[in-house]
Amino acid sequence: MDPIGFSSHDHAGCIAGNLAQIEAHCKQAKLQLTPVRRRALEMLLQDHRALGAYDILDRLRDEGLGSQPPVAYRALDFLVKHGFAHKIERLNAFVACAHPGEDHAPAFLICRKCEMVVEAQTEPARGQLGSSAKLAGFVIERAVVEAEGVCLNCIEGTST
Amino acid sequence: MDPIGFSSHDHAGCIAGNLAQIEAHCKQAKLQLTPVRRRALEMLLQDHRALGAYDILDRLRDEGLGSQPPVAYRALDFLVKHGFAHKIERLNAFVACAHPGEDHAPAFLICRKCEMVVEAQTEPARGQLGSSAKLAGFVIERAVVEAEGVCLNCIEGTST
DNA sequence: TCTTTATATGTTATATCATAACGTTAATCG
DNA sequence: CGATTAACGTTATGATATAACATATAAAGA
Repeated sequence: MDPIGFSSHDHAGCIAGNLAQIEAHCKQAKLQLTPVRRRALEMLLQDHRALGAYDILDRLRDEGLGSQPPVAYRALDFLVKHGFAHKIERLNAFVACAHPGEDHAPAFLICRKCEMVVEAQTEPARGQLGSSAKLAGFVIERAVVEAEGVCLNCIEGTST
Repeated sequence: MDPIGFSSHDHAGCIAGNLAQIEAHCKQAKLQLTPVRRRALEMLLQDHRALGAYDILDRLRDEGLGSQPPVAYRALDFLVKHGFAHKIERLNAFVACAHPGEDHAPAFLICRKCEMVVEAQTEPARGQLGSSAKLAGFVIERAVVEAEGVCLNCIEGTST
């Protein structure tokens, strides 16, 4: 649950762990983690960055796993639908979910220098937004929360 | 400062007031509120809904104020840059700012049924997201906060 | 005022992101 | 096995956005 993405961590383990968990979940829920879907997921897990659908598509194409946009979009739709990945609206791009399986309301920290994306948590119904919504009689079903800024590594590394 | 957009209000006055305030601000800051920019702004003020750049472009074209995409995008860029409008990332569309002139961190309530958009306030640096950011050493510069759901009118009007 | 400079607009072309529609293949189940 | 559903392949197109360069207009200074 920690927003660990910007600091170094056991990345190989992080990938393998998430993948194993997702595989188990798919098996249990009878979801088909097909080769295309699995590779797309692995690409997203590979780095803590957001990849565009066409980035995914290019890599799939290199591997002979599909060459047309719908192939990538369908794989990404599957991953997003089942909570294995999230779309970053600000970037029109996708990241692997950091907490697959857990029911959660994701929020993101996006570094504008290194483009790394870290997943954090929100409670959209609380805070000022929740108050405003309640006041207006608005029922929140989903929230996009994406903070842009500069991560610790990039602050330390340079000026600006 | 109230999230009044979903309830009825003096809309003509709301438009005129915002427009007057923005005109004054432009005059004072020596910003050129040219015909194209002014009309684009008026279109956004017209309803509390998000309009796509091509919606704006179509209307500008009807009025003989420009027919190519860059015309609309440049007008919108101007409005967003100076805080007279905001982009709704989730919709790839734009709304007039509800609080022009005031320095603020906008958040939005988007009704998925009537497509109305209401501007509320956030404090991105606070709450769980702010804590996560602080913990990770991440400096938030800007935040996209967009809640989707159903507004009071649409809840009352129908089932679902 | 005239010239210079900066800002805004017009236009062409193209990049980027996303999906509709339809046919084929493959897995699942009676 | 045959029917049904889900996934994939492919073509075509729609939707969003910007690069680049030419022209026009406004602002600032001589």
